[in-house]
Amino acid sequence: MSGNHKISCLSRVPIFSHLTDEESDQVHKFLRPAHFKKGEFVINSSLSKPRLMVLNRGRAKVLRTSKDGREQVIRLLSAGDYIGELEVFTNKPSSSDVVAMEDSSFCVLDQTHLHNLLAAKPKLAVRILADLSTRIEKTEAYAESLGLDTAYDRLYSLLVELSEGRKNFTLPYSKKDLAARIGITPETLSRTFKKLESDGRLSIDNKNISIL
Amino acid sequence: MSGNHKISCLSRVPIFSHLTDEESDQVHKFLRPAHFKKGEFVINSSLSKPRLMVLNRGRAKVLRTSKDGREQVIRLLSAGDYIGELEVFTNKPSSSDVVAMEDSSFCVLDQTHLHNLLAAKPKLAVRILADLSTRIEKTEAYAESLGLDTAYDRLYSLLVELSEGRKNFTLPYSKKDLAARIGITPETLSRTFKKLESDGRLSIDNKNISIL
DNA sequence: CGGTGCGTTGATGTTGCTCAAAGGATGTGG
DNA sequence: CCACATCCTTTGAGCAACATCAACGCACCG
Repeated sequence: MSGNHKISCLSRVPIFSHLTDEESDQVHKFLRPAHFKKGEFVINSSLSKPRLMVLNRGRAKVLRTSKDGREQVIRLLSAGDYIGELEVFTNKPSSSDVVAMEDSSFCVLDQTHLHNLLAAKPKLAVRILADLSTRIEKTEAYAESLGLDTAYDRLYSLLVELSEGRKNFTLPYSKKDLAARIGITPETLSRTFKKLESDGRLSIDNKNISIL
Repeated sequence: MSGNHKISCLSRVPIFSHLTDEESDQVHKFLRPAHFKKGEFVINSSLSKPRLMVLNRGRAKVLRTSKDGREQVIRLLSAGDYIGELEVFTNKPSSSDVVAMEDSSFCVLDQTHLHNLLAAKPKLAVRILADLSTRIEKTEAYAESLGLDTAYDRLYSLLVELSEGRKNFTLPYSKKDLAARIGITPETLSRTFKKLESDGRLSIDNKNISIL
């Protein structure tokens, strides 16, 4: 049922969510699905043609690797998030890698189709402009936290963000990835969790967390 | 000569640089200049109406401040760079501050005028999309370096970037700002410069730097 | 001149990393 | 379904990188 993939992509993706029925039909024609298994690379840098890839089902991480192999998780993707904007709008390759964290499917929109859409629908461009501006703001806030906050504060902030307001929740990522997300080692993460617990800020059992 | 300001803005700004003469005339009508003295705040967060501000003459820094007053310099602006995209495309306030590092002038384009332009010129939107995508890539690379590299490597990379290929050049910023840019204290910056010198990687006399 | 902010240097403290070891979880092939 | 390998996670001990605090010279500017 590739039709289902297309419909769910359109309804999930904020940048496409305000189209009329007629416009939706038009976008439908250009979308094709792509599936990845847990642990697979989603875009292996410059090997593929420019295209926008919208995460439809699953979870993925965007990461950058240093020469000696250490990883920084730059972004955690959930349904509706997309990748490939640099390639699609500038034809330059990104130096990020994207890895599926569980079996995932994307909706793929090729560069030429996207440009046709943008020419026909100027409002769509403005939606993407808003989206990219928000991404910049978030990435700058992330850089600020890396430069100014301690590991202790960065971890607590990330947990509050992941909790989405709930008091109890389950970590949706491995602790290794959490560590790489806030720029510390797994060892330091483990110790920082203990500090937060002994400070009475949260309690943690395996991956189940309560914020106090 | 406000006319001179407008002309130089149009010619300097990459996103406006491919307009026809007729289109340039059209954009002209909407631009107005704004001047700031060294040390002045350029946008004091949410106090002003949404507008895109293109740096025309001078230099400025985009920074974020922690609760206890420490600053992270997120971006260094030179002619052609612009600010205000978040406000203009999303109507949300940015949590960055912008400070003129010397007497500077900007070309200001108000939100309504920009939106009219975008509706009339879809190609302009694509240029800005390319621009914002590049900004995201750079900001992500910056976050990576903050998370993975040592102060030593971050400083050397920044100096190579500022040198623009020249062997000898003069630091265009205070050392205090350089330190805030790479997320370290001025004391550590001073010591890291000494290390680079004793490693034979560069020589430095006040603000004159030679890369070896 | 007399401030005020910048830059350097030294001494000391803290944060987070490295290295090593071991127990748990997960997945795979037989 | 078990045995084995592999990866994740935790814990400990020692160490490196960077911050903090204090002092002082220096330039710039009123």
